[in-house]
Amino acid sequence: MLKIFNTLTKKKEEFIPVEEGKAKIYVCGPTVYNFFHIGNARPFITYDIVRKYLEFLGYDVTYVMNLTDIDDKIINRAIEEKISTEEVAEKYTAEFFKDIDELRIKRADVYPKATDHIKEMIQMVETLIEKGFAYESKGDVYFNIPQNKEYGKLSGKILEELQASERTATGSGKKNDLDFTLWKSAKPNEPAWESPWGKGRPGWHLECSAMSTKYLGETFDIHGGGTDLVFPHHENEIAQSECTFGKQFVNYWMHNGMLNLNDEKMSKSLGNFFTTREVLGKFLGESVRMLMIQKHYRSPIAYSFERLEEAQSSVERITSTYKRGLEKLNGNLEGGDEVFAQRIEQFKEGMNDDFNTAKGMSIVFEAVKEVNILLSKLNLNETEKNILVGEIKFIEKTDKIFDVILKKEEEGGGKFGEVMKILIKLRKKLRAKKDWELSDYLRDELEKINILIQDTPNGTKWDIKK
RNA sequence: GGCGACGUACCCAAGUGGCUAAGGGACAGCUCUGCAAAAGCUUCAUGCGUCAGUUCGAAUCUGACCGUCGCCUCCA
Repeated sequence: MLKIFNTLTKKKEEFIPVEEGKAKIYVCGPTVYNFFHIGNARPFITYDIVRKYLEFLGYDVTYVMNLTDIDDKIINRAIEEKISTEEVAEKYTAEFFKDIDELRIKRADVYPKATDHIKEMIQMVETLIEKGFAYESKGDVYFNIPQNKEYGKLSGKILEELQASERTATGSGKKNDLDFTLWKSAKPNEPAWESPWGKGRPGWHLECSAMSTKYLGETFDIHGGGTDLVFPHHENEIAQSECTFGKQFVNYWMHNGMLNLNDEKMSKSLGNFFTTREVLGKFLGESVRMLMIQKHYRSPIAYSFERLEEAQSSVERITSTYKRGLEKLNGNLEGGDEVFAQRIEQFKEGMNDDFNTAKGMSIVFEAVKEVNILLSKLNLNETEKNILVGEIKFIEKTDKIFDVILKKEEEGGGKFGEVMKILIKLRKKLRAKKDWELSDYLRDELEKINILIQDTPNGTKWDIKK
């Protein structure tokens, strides 16, 4: 039985989808105005694993992630780069996809863009005005928070206290300081769309409400994002959606912890960040995944190169074991069903507890250890072989969720591979003559260009290291 | 100030009332190896921030204290 910690109730609850056998997930995606940083990568990886685990459990998953392609940051960026907002969005959307591919994140079913859903957003605003939850003021439309009795239920905020801490309104047309913008009137030279209130653009929170409803329904299962989005972003989404449609918006709210650098949240405004692109220049996407998997998604993670190096070692360990295991079995994975089933049970016990990936991964490493022990034996009897098959199947199966085993084919094809074959043959001859000096020289020189040579009982292997 | 999360070995980290406190990484010794690498074995917390308390029994529950972080403003 899968349990999910629900921010709305602050409890772990059994997951019961709206429609049996189906899971509908919406995750807050990037604002495509720049490269995203490694802290932003956390929710992408977290919910990628949530999604893959639900698929593993047999759910038919619909996964939607928005792309915010119009807001202040994009407008500013367009001015900086002297190109249009569309060009900014297009450019950084392409970069976004490059990075998430490197991170082995499965593509969402839909990546709706805010600018493609202006009509839906305007409709919501009209409904909110009709129902008395919103009002227009000088071309802007605001959500009237005191009209929404349930406001604050997600973040646990109390209206009066929020009002007390709110700074003085800056001469806007708001009735209450806390009211947030649904529709923003256009300033000169800004991108704008026609609306019943004049030219303007949607407020930030609105797109998520409009687009999630369009693709997943008025009530859907899981909405994910970082804890820093709980208030006000998700609180406002709930307010808009529930006031518009008059029903529960989302059943399970999931929030991932922050990635910290030097004990502070990594964020663009603080300037203490590494872009994912930079990190991927030095480390494998699989290592970034490993780093995040080895900690529960709701806890903060302290980011450092040292931690990533550790994660990379873990990735190499599991990859090497898996490959050697397959080789030992000549790729023949017949049998091993009991061992496999046992491991899957242990694994599910961990993962069903609010996606405890750290626990799940520790079971995978128990299997890795078992495989290594078997591999260090010269001959395996039938029982041992059966265990080996079961463990390898288990590692392979869970890797469909974690995706940390290196799958990149060695660039062994073509002329390069042939040259490597010749070099290895040459080294074999040198070693046969016990010419250690030259054979070591060959190995050292290759290592300098990141080609690793390993002599194993089954012959010499080579690999390209990142 | 209000709300919330957390503090487990050298580092990271799971465990939330009861078997020897998972797992990963680093270090050291040994085995294997021409040497490396990889792998195996061994070693690595009588103790889980501190102090009280509840209990037959607590890392796990309660209280106080100390420390760290997040949200309350754009933010993943």
